[in-house]
Amino acid sequence: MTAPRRKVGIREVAALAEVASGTVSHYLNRPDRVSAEKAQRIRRAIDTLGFVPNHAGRQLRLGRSDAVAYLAPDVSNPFFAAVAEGVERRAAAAGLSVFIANTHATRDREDAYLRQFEQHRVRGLLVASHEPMEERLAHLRERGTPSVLLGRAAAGSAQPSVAVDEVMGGRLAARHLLELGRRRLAFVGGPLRIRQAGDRLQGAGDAVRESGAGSLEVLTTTVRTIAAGRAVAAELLARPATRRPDAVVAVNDLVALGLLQALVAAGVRVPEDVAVIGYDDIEFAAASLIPLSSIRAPQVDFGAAAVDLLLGLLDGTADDTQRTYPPELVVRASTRPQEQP
Amino acid sequence: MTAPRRKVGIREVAALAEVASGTVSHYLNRPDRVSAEKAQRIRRAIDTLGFVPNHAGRQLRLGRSDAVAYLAPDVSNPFFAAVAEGVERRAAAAGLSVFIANTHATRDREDAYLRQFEQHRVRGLLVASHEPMEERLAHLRERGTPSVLLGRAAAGSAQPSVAVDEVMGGRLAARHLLELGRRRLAFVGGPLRIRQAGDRLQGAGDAVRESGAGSLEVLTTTVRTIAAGRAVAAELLARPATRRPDAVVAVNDLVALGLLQALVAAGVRVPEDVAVIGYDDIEFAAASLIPLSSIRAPQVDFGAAAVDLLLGLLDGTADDTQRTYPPELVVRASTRPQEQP
DNA sequence: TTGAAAGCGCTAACAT
DNA sequence: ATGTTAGCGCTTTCAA
Repeated sequence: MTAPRRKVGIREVAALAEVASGTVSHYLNRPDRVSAEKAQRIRRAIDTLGFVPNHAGRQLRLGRSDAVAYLAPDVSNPFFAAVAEGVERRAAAAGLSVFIANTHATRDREDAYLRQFEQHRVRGLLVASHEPMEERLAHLRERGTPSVLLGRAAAGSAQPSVAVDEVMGGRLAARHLLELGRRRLAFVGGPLRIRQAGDRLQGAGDAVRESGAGSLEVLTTTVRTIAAGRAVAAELLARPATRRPDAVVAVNDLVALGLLQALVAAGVRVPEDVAVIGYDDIEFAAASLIPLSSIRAPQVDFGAAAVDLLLGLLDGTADDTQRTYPPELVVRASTRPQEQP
Repeated sequence: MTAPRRKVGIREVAALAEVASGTVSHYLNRPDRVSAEKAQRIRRAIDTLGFVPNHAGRQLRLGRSDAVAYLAPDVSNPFFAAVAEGVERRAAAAGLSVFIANTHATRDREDAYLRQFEQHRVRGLLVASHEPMEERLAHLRERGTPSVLLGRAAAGSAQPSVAVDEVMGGRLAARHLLELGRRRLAFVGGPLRIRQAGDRLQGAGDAVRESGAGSLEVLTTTVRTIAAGRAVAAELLARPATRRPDAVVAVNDLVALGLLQALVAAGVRVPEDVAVIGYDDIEFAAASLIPLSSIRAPQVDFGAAAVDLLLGLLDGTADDTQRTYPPELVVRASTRPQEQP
């Protein structure tokens, strides 16, 4: 079906246009340096031959690509999708293209992509991951590929990162619930060795401790999905109502939505019996029938910030290589103090 | 910060290992053809030099890449994300890598990516788009890059495609509502020139016509987002209750969820007053507090099917190049017949 | 402004 | 099993 691509290269174009191949290259890259007449001939030759520049040849000659890579655990998670958006927009503005890769939070796939992108000589990597990454990125850096860790602060100062202050996010969430008068708090999420989860729990714990009132129970999950939220709800529902928490900080919105659904389906009133707050403020949090309170990254566009940092790294103008932003609390019905009639 | 990559190539590795560069190449590509001893020396040289194969050189020599491209309007839409999943999985199994591109349903960005991927000499394109694409893809095909249109059937028989029968989906949805006894149906979505929307409406219309009972009102939107759903709900709420439809077919789940939220917030009972059904069966449809009925693609993994078709195209074994699958109805609470007490 | 020509790093065909 | 070598298509320096 498909016509085999007859190998037409710059030389063949040059032959047909009766110019030197170098002139065709000039026409492609700096058209202003080519006389109108030859440009015309070249244009025609390109059309008739169906010439398409071969990127590999170009890149080989240039020694570098014009692409950056974005590795995310799961692009179907709206949070990472939103970041991808920002990355693409900013990269495009800088004349770079973006390779997006889905790692499914698997070390193997991360490694495979890292290797591949290094071989592609991408200008840099933007990496969001739940796995330990700094060592691997350090190796790439030594060999010449810089990277920006996205979404969690790097531990070592050599690794640039753009992150939200997750501890503060956990604290904001728990403090909000305490201010509502709730005292039996629960944190739902895990596994806690994942920074994202561990830090958020840490913050929630801090808030409870600081308040000097209330308790914090921890219900761990192995994944952070809607289904995990439902499963924890089932545990909670198996208890007598008095032994349930009166407020829950979920590790993310997916877990919170699963929790919310299963609790409400069982007749638990939200927020009266149990207040629920999520994290990330994905679009579906606001769209729930009981809109979900959440913690969200600040207005800054994360993806864009990461690209900016990477560009700074590349041209040596990056000042602060570890950027951390404070998150914001978004209060909606799932934790709204009820009006007194 | 970043160590500049000293240009280490296969020849330098060869020199250090005291073998010929061809042997290093062999070691890289068919390790079995290299003696254990030299392999050992080569391995060591690679390590000490931090050698990373240059993909551009390889591809230039090979004349083809090992990648396919997936263009989607919006990867943050869970439907396209799910497709991406399948594409990646199947492509990986076939030893291909995948470039994912977000077009934001913009013709410009589509064009830019198409051009770029053609220059990259990808093996083929998997394209999901709301824009007219067949002409553009026909040009690429003539020049040697095959493609599979994803999600909507191609009009011309020359263009391979993997699609769901959207007309049937619309019909399934409307018929279901009619069987529930609803008579004042509304279709919400648009713009109708988009196949996805037009076909689904067509099917809904067919069902109403076939039933010989009931009416179908059309409420168009310019986009298909949660916000669009809320906006239509506002229109509906402005009417006296008796003039509202008693059942709604939404063009997708996002619109349905927006509709659902705004209606319920205003005290409309779902499904008693208005039954609502969406389309696509995204994860959040099932996770809603009133779980949303929907139409979903059949069990087949679309992404995988598209990759399979592309592979078939490439090796000439593709039999049927236009594959259309019948969708399935998923009934949940938003259209569930109420139990009679 | 244009032409000629030297490689960029790799693979594979061929020779040994 | 290993070495030698000719390009793949392009950009760019240098000369004219």
